Amino acid sequence: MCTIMKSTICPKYEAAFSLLGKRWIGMIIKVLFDGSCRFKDLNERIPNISQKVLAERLKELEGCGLIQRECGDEKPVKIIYSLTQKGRDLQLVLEAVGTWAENWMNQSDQH
Amino acid sequence: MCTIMKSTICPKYEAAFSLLGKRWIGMIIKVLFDGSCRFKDLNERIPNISQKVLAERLKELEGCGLIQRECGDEKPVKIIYSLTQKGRDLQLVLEAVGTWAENWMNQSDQH
DNA sequence: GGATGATGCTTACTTTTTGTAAGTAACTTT
DNA sequence: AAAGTTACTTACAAAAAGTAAGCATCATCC
Repeated sequence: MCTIMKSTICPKYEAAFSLLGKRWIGMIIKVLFDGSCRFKDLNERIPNISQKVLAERLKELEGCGLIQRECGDEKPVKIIYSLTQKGRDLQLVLEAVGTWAENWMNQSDQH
Repeated sequence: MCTIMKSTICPKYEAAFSLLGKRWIGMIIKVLFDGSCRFKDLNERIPNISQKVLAERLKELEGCGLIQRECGDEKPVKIIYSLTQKGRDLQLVLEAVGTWAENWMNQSDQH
């Protein structure tokens, strides 16, 4: 019943979970997967996220190369956030979470 | 370049990310995937987690049906934590994270 | 048989992270 | 010229996490 293995968690796994396991990160990536967009779009599409934390997370994600921030040189500056290849490569993760959520998350679980 | 969609994130996705996106949750599930084990084993295998937060997370995970806590009636009480079906169903998620981590996480990313 | 150790936590207190609300700077629309 | 939009930042409060010690229940050691 109790399978004993003395090994500690793999460092790459650990690094991945430390990043992906941060509050809001999953949702930000999911929204960007559905289409590149602007700060205010992210802010609207992710319920309850604060602008402060959204700004922080976007910087973190940009810093570790998951998303990119581009501002065209139009008159009212328009900043677009989009996934990089590293971010797009999370597709299988997002799909797997989606499937699991469909199967196991019902309204009674929300707290 | 900017694909506009006005929809907000799906509630089930949101609920899933709120849970799975909590600090340490991914790692706890990963360790339990490698084998059911005891409190102190989890504590040893997950670097830097505090006993306080580990205890909290285990209660949360039990509360939402991802893991189960069993104590046999042997003399020195031995408590074993293991995944439920709901928890085991996260296999694809864990595998996808593992693959992504292998491809994209190198030592320089750890901070 | 009292001392020491293991296990599975809890408690009190500090530090870090989040949240809230308001503010700001640049530019547009009315 | 006033009011609005976008993309943030800032100051302050609340919540979560970290730290270290404590505790109850057994078990073993001298």
